[in-house]
Amino acid sequence: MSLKALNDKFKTDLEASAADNKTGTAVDPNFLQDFLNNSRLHHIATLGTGFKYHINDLRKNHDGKFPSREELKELKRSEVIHQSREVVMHIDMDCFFVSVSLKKHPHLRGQPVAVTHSKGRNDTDAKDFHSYAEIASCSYEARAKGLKNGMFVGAAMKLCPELKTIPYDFEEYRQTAFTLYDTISRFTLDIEAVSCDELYADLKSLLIDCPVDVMEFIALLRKEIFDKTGCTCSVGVGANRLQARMATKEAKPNGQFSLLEADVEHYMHDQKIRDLPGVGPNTAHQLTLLKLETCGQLQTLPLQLLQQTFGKKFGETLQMMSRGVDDKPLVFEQVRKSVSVEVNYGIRFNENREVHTFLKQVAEELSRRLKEIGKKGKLLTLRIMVRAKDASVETRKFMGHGIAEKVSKSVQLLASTDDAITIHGNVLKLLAAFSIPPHELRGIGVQMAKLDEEKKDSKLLEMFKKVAEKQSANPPQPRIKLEPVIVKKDSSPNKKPSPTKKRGRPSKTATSKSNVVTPITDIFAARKNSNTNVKRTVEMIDPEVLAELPPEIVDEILKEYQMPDEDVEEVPDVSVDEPAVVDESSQGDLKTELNLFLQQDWRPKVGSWIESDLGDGRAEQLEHDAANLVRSRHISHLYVVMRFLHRIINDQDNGEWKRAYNGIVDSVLAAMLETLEKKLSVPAKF
DNA sequence: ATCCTCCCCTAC
DNA sequence: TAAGGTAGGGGAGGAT
Repeated sequence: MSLKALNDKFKTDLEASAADNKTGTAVDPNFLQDFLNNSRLHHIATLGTGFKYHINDLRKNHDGKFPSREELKELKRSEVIHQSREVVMHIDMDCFFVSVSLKKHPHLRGQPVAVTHSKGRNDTDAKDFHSYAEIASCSYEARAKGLKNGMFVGAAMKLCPELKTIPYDFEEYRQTAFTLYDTISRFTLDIEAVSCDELYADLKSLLIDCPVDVMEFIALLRKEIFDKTGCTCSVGVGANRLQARMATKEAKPNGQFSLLEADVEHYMHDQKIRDLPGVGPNTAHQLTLLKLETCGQLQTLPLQLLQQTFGKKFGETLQMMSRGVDDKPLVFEQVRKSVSVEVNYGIRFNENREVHTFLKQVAEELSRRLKEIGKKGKLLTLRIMVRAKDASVETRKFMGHGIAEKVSKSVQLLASTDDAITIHGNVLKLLAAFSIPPHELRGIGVQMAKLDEEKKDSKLLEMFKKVAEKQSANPPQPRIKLEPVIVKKDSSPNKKPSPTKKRGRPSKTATSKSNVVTPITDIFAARKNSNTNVKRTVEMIDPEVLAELPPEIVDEILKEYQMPDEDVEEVPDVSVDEPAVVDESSQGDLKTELNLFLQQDWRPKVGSWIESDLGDGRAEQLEHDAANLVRSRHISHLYVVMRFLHRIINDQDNGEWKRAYNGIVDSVLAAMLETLEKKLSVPAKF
């Protein structure tokens, strides 16, 4: 490379990094949190799931009382006998974000209003104002001019130059939604939350308890909701969720409507197929190709024809819906099936290093969310968006993903995890499999599925089960050739210590510097989609025999079970072009805790601890730190520490410390299983 | 048949 | 500038 070329390169690098600091791309260390804080879709989604699980909680902790049902005694009795009839109610707040925001901007009531990040055209002429900010929600006055949610502000201004914009107020949406749910749950908990502003309720049991006129009850409920939230809602009633939902459309805005059983067929006949729930832009397009527009047309169409175009299940659903039939029951107890973090905005990278750093944050965020709901997962999926071949590098929408291709790849982990480093490492590996130049990335998402069942099985038992499955499913696999990283065999503190007392004094070289191997930076344990070869260090008691035993016995056996001790640890071969899992920055987080082990003089200090009584939480400290050595992949340090502890505790012959050591071993093994997805041998318990 | 992976679609 | 997330249902096509 010529000097000039070098100079130029240096210059553009500088410019690039200067730009990075300014433009708020995903390179910015605060980008992820900043983005999530301001993303309406993120808030909509998380509030929605939040309320689903809020209902779970309320149902679980419910005392059987519904305080608001008292009011219902004032209402007139129903002429209809409801006992046998399904009555489903659908509540939908009217342009929720706008209604909530209008509470703080009352002077804008009655005008075309939109909630958006764009500041509107305060300092610009409506004509040349064009913004690619999206409209999250707009008032009915704005809708009258043809505005729709999701529309760009620029386009909206063309249709409606006098449009007023108001900013988001996410905290207030949350508060208001809580008030909404609180109000309803005083009447019933047979609720399926759809989102922060929309829900279904099964009124059957309420009506058995209080046989009142449904529409009168709903009028009362709507008034109460309005009084408490300051926002109006619309309510539909029907014999199933579909009918209730269709009825809500009739009710909007700020009204209520009951779709009577006798009218259903006739009513559905004239409905547009596009207006059925589950029919989106794509289905609508297919329908126009088939010259289908109304439910009436669907009602008589041969089912086969529909299924040809829309698939077996959806074809059937379409026809059923066109007749007003919907068998899907309301779901009161939600079960989480996946957790994900996705960012398809602001993704602009120059170097792999930046991608890795960003993915680390994404992994940490995912880990945080998993821990928040107390789940671990086994199926990890990376989803990315890549600039389409012919798409321009600059997108129309600022920092948008533009026209992009979506691809995904997943791995089945050997053990469920919620650990950020494990997630990060595997995600990097998945990404590397695509070999996409960093500057072509436009979106990144990571999803964890196959979440834990709430079983209380010990990790070890789960592992046995897994091996049993594997072995009965697959013939025994030939041992895969690996390039081992060798922990140099020395005269053997590590050699199978017998459970009895007699153990030779370990050689001092056990902890000498020359034996410290390069830190193991990468231990992936993934099967199938992963190229990494995994060596199973765990040799099992015949799992089929084990599976026959009663669980308590199995637990007993597992408690006593010791890992086969090995002098040499092998780790999978990691090809050079793959990213190191633990980069400098990811070690940084744990530095404080690891200090003890990384500083030169930890041995005398720990040695003196062990000579005195344990106390002051020193054992706990060691346990914690040792587990963190595993999590940060400081396996070689861990070895040094564990051997030292084992030797010196053995010498002291202090029962308390021996028990403490056993606890440390347990923690270390648990951390290994979780983080490395396998167990490496450590000096045995006492 | 039944599973799995990689999509696509929809809803808020 | 602008903040294009998230979860679930389901299908195609291949592996078992």
